[in-house]
Amino acid sequence: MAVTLADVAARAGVSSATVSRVLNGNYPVAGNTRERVKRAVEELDYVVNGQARALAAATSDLVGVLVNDVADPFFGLIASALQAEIGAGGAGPVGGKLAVVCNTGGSPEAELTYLTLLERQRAAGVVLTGGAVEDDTHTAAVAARLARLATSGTHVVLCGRPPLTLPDDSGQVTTVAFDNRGGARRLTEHLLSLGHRRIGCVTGPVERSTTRHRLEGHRAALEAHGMGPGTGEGDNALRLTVHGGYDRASGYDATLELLRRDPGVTAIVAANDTVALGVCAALRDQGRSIPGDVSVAGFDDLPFSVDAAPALTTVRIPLQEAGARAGRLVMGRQAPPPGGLSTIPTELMVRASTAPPSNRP
Amino acid sequence: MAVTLADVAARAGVSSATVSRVLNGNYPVAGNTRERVKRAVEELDYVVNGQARALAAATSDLVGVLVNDVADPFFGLIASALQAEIGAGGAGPVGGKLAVVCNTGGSPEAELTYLTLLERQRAAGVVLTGGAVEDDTHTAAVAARLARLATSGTHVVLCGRPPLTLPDDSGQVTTVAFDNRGGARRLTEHLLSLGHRRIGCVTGPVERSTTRHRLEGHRAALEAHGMGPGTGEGDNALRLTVHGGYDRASGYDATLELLRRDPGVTAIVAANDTVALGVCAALRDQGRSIPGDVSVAGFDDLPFSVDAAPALTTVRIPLQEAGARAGRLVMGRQAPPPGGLSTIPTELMVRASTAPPSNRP
DNA sequence: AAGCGCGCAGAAAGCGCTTGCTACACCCTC
DNA sequence: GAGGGTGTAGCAAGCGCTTTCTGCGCGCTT
Repeated sequence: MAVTLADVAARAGVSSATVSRVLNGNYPVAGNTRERVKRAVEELDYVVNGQARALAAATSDLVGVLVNDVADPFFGLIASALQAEIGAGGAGPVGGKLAVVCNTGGSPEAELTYLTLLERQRAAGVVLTGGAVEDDTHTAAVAARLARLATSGTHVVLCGRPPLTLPDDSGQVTTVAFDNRGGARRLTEHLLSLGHRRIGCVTGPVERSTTRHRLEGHRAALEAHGMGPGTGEGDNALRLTVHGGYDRASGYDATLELLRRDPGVTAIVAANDTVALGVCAALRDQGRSIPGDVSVAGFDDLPFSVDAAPALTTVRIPLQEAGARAGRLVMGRQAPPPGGLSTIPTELMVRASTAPPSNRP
Repeated sequence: MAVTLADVAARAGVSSATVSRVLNGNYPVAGNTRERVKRAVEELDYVVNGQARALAAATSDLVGVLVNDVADPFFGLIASALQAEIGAGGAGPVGGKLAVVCNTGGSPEAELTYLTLLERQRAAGVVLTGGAVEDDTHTAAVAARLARLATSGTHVVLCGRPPLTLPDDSGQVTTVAFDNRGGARRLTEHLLSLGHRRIGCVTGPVERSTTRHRLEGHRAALEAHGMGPGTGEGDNALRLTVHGGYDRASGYDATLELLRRDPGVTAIVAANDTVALGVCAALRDQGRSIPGDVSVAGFDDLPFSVDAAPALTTVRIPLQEAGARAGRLVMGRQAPPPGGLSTIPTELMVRASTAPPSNRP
């Protein structure tokens, strides 16, 4: 049915070995032979069979990218930058790899399933993005899978995920981490320095590493201001932590809950920008002005944050930079950092959604 | 190196054919033999080689999804729904396909390159999403590529793209189209019925089909209101069309240009929601209130639109529904609609960013 | 003039899997 | 008891490519 190497070879009057060599350019072929082959390829509209090539050469054109949610610009931005780095136009012999984007929906099972699928395809590389679910069983299962992938030559990169130490002798995984803790800390410090003391925290799902890190940063800032656990204000802050999902609706609901627990909150830090939008919506619906009555802050600095009303104070994570770096690492185009870990700094972006608390009771 | 079928066969004391049959479950194997094989698979942590399987069985686990920009939620939403439909957990023998998301950046060359790459991989299906670049040469090139794919058994689906008739006898491509024209028309009618007459139009790149369709809908509404070309108001409307990209910055710049051309515009329809955010920002920066001074409308109804300030009036496209349908079609799980074309209706969402024009001069 | 190296092309052995066909029991049936 | 199903398992031939190794013809050295 389809045109094969042999067809091209027959047409050019050479052996299939020669055609293969012309196509791959990795072996000397006489000028006029090469021309003849090229012409035959053109005339027959020949396209190599990637699977056969992969099988014979033990290579792969695929790079897996696991994300929690493609529809979330957080992952979209990473994926986009990553893909630009590994994709067509790349330096590879065949002109780049294809990104297989796998939407796990945050489900540990889906994560493992996709890792198996990628192992089947003998992917050239695998990038896991976004926070990990912190469950020992699951972490171990993922580590085992990654160890096997790494051992069999697949480049494994974690992007925005806590580093993972693999069992003993297996290959390396390299990590591009985000400074979530530092960013969260600076954000809360910003609020504290504005004079806020009753700060609500609408954070992500308990089991996610990202949630934990951001929360740790938040608490570290409080503690540094003498608001650690045991102090009155500190214990109040603990009460003002509500867990939810990384979506707008969670932000909305959590805010209502927060206002119920303490109608006097003057500031709310959200799990991310999307959640912050939900927070803002809930506050508005409750008749509170932002930042007049309550200051609100997000996280990630997604593109829409600057257009929110008011523009969101947030913590910028250079996601494209992170995605690009992950892409270079997974392609082996960039040497892994010492220790296999590089951390992407985060930056506080102060905008209009935060202000000093009003002096009403 | 890696564990192969033969290794498993040896361990289970059977032939590799039997192992293959157990794995695929497509041939009777005696109960205890099956058990033995399964145990051997477990013990050796065997994972089939997808490439070898694909080569031997002439099948593929890959479905290509071409998008203009993964980071844009418009495409993210489609991709996400599509992936849920084709992905792990699906009904296929091996449990679903992998989505290869290809970011074309709107570049025709990248589009062709990716199609070649997908043809190489003998993808089981290909979905092209988003507006097409309307250039005869390019359209013909794409049509030729798709014809070859379709002929060789790859399911080809267009989602949010104008239908394409392939040369003569080749396979079918099925299309899931959006009613951009109708949506745009209803949107402009909404503005007209509010009393607006000087309506600016910040639209997308000239060469894109989506741009053309939305513009046609816009103009049809004007014409139906006696504001066709030749009439004073109609010609003014033509002057008030500015082309730009589908990004926020374009919306910002185009708005400034629009205000220069006619400082008295009372409403602006944007190419999409993202552009609308830029429009809003520019208006605010110019001291115009929304919708007090100028009404603004978007398109697509992306999730953030409801959180914009003010909440955007827009045209909702059920992107997830579209993506899911495209997914089912590309998997062959749903019969193609008669004529190979199904159209997704769009819905006008009236929110706070549009209001009657103020009666100032 | 004999010997060598070199540049290029082909033969053929896989890569790891699927699958059509054959083979062998074993149990019926007449 | 011989012929014929039936139910399982194996053999072996590919799938379309890459790559090692062999081979051939030439021009060059000694």
